[in-house]
Amino acid sequence: MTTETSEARRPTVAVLVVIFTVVDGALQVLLIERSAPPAEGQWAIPGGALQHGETLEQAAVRKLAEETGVTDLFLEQLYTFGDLDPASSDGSVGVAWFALVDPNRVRLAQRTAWRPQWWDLNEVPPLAFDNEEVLDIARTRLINKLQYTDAAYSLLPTMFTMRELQDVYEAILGRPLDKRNFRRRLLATDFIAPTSEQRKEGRHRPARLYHFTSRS
Amino acid sequence: MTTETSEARRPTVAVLVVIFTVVDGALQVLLIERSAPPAEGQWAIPGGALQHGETLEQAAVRKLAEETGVTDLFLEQLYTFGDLDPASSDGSVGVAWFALVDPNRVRLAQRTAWRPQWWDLNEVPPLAFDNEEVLDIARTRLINKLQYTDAAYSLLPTMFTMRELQDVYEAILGRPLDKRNFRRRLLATDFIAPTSEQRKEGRHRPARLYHFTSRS
DNA sequence: GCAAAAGTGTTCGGCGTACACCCATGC
DNA sequence: GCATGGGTGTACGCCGAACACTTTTGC
Repeated sequence: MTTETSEARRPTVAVLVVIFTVVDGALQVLLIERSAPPAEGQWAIPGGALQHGETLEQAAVRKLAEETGVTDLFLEQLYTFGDLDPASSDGSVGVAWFALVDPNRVRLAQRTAWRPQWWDLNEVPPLAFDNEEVLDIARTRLINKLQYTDAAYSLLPTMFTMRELQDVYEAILGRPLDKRNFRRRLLATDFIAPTSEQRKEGRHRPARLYHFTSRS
Repeated sequence: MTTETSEARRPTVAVLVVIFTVVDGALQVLLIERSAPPAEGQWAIPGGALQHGETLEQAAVRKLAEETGVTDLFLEQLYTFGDLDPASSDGSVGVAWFALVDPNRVRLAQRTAWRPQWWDLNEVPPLAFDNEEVLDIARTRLINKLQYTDAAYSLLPTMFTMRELQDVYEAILGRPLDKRNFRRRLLATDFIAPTSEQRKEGRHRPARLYHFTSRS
């Protein structure tokens, strides 16, 4: 760093983690209820101050694990906000990340205070600070990532049907997709490949199972 | 911010500004020579600590103005690095930005120490800290931005010829482009529009001048 | 009239999109 | 045998890429 100037400021640095999941065809985000000032009683994106010796990414991974019990999933830096808490006199810098988790692997932290809870993205309550903006940026980024990466691997179990995959895409994009076009496009990417297994359920033809090639 | 945890760290927060320009068909980046520890004598991306009461963006704007005298140009946040200066005991957080400037509007700071200087992107010297990584990310982002935004407005005077615009694109993308396809594609975007003016130079047909519609 | 850069159209392949029917199974 | 979701093929429009000649000017 090129610290040419004196008069440096020592703001607090925190990470925020926007955690998305898709359940029953609905895109959801994990929020916590603040049970201490500032913004007591309001809902907010989970986050916390950097601890000693931690890198930014380590802090984000830790936060994600604390809230969901999940590790080793899609996690990417989003944006850094310099003015999330205007009340803070010496300023605060919030490094926002976003993560995608498979709802089946999640065990939410069972706290009474700061109780974490999933919210449908279309029904989020008013949020503390400028967390709405953070959420908007995260959602936009998620939509873009989905188009040209295999980010969805992180929202599904290792094996899944085409229908399950399409449900995830439709939930995130917020619109229905054509089944035939979807299959063709996804198979053309090499993100996924068919397995030799099938899943039978209900009185209809069994569905072939696929897996992400980036995993095993 | 959701400061749930104690043991908070107070790292220094700095901004880095990767300043690009295109001169004579070459993509160049502004570097400064560090004349004080840490990393004395090495070249680095210009930056400095956040000053009191400043937002991150204000600090980036200030840095850009200090180094180039230029304001009101393309400036966008890039990425935040948590470990740029491993020597720093309490950690340091560097918020990197990238900027595009028109070489004709620039007046480089005339310092003897920290003397700023343009470097061809293919000939940058070894850099302090992990600044090579920052530069790589900035270059990748620049290439992407160019594809679907009018970011190039910031690298050219208000009026310019198609050839000048194409030179900028070729310098950034690092490959030659087809003149006819380039004109068609750019005019289709609505980023630029023809003016009624021409520029004569040399013994050949005069070139029509264009301008970015986002400016004036 | 010639050198030099500006300006202009067409063809082709790939990709996203729209769209409807047969298949395998359980009951 | 029928209800239920799984699975498949074709046609079209758009866009990016390849490619060569004419126009306008200064000397």
